[in-house]
Amino acid sequence: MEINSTRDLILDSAQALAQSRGVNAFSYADIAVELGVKKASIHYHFPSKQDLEIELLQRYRSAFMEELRRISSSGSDNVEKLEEYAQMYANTLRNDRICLGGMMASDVGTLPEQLVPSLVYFFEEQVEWLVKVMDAGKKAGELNFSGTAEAQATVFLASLQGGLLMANAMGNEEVFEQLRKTIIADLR
Amino acid sequence: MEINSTRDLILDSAQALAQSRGVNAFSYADIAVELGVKKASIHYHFPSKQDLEIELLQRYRSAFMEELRRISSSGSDNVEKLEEYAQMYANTLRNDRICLGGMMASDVGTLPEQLVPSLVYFFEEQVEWLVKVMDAGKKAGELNFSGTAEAQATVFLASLQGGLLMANAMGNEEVFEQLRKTIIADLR
DNA sequence: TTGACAACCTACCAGTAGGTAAGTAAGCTG
DNA sequence: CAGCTTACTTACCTACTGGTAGGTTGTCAA
Repeated sequence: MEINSTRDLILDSAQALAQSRGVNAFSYADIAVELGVKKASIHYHFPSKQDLEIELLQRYRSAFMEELRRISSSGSDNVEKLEEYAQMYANTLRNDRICLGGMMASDVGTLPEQLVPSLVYFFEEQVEWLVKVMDAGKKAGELNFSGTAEAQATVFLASLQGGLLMANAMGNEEVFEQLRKTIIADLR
Repeated sequence: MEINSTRDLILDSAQALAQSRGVNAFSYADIAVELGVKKASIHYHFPSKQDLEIELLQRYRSAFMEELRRISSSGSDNVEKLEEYAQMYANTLRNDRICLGGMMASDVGTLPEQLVPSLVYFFEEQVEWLVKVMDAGKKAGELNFSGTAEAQATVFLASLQGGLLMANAMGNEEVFEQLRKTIIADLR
């Protein structure tokens, strides 16, 4: 189990392509060329593209959750936690990518059915985490918002997803930076 | 120039497919089958798929702007105008579609270069319109927000785009309804 | 009535998509 | 060292992609 096994390299390459071009806009041939292996080798690790797509989301989801746990257990206050969360999205944008969850959401009509529950759960996990931070922040007097934390968390997540999409399409990082500052300022 | 010319039917079909599946996930063959014509007929009206994509966005953009002008000249106050704007997105979702602008934004890496400026302008137009409504609403005492109207307009638009994406992927209209109410309540 | 044109059609094409069958080379295991 | 497994390869397949050449049909103006 090497750290840079072909299997992992395939996932890395596929993820980069999926996040920058879309799930339906890359092929096994694209990955094969990038890695200098043959298409059939990729089919060896991921018999069908659906298998690859499913594993792609699974890996993304667990890596994302690990980041959230890291932020949770950092000593930061709740405003800082939201800032760190939003910063993750900014980093994605800086690599000319959007969130894999957001990209798959836009392609959901063409994705394997088994993948959809995972995708739904991805968004639910995000909202759940944000709700915890927001409720704690409100209790601590660090945050101030009306309505439920769940409603605010959904809006927060949707803003980031939509902001990523727009800023990426417009080729304008500043659009996202402005959005990032605004949605946090609005919660104080 | 009939009202239901083949040319328009092609655009209608292509738009429905693009908004539900994605720009890279439909083919001339799909449209041909749906309309009961041959692929070559579609190439007659739109020689290349890029031509079709460009015209698709152009038409969407001008239809959208017409709606905005309609809302602008309705007697509604500025809160109602934002509600009507958000309602347009809700209607899209009810047809199992997302915004064509949002969909194209997610596929921007694979779209013809000539299309991108149009897409950028689409988002700018939306923000511009929202800024006007928000500034007027603030002046009239109907709306209350901190920061610039432009920042709030960007967040508002991004929320709707992201919310559409998420609610569609989750197959849960209620997610969007909650978001819709929240972002308007937050501006009062 | 004729000629031009619009709006289709049939019949192709090359390239690429995802996918498979069968083989090979290296390493591990008893 | 025999046998099995892992990680690939070569060589192929079918279906479908966007796209083109050239023909047919109906309409309409001169």
